[in-house]
Amino acid sequence: MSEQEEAIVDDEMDDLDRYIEERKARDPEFAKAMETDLTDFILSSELVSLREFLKMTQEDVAKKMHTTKSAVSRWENHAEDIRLSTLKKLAKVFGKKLKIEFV
Amino acid sequence: MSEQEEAIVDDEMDDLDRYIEERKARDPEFAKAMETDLTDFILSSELVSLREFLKMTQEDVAKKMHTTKSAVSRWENHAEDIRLSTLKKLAKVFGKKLKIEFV
DNA sequence: TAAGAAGTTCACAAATACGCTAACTTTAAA
DNA sequence: TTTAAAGTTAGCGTATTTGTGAACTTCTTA
Repeated sequence: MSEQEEAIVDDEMDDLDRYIEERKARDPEFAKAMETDLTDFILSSELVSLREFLKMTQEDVAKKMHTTKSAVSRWENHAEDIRLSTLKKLAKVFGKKLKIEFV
Repeated sequence: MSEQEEAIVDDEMDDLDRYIEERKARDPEFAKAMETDLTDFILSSELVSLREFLKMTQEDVAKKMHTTKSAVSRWENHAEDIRLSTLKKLAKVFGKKLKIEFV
């Protein structure tokens, strides 16, 4: 990416930031949504994405983990409270390693 | 880093790999140790490192989390099974965000 | 549209992390 | 070495996740 293109992106980000700030000011519901922790959303998305990329159903995952599809659905939809050991098992099923960082 | 320096690092990594393979072959105990999941170790280290970097005692962390130093010690020493929500609270105490990846 | 596959939600029992206290060990400073 | 601070471990009750089956909804596909 050229310096010029980067500058354009920066400008777009600034516009986005301005838009967000402006809308947060006039839209309380939006403001609240922006405050929510995105970690859960991202993790849930990643669980679903990985599974679908591997063309697996929730039941496929469930069998590999010796549990049921109900549990898999729960993890994909309520990932906010899941045990680290469970996340590790899921990673293993997907042929991945779990990486945890404080950023 | 220059290309030459990178090449040197690569050579060193190759040497390390060769050493690891050779020692794994002749030393069963070493082989087993190399197979252990490093995630727990890394997470524990990071918890301790972050706390010490911030010059906090386990009791300091405990108070901020409305719990006791016993719990903090447990997380630092038995991080293999901790709730995601607990990890998030810890991150918050350290002024960090939790990042989870499947790599 | 009909039927099966896939996914969601609920409720309950079982497993386990968490909060707490107390006793113990290790570390650090006087 | 002595003493206090810091850290570890064990045990117990509580809170929450997990395993499970069943009923339900949504999505696919013939």
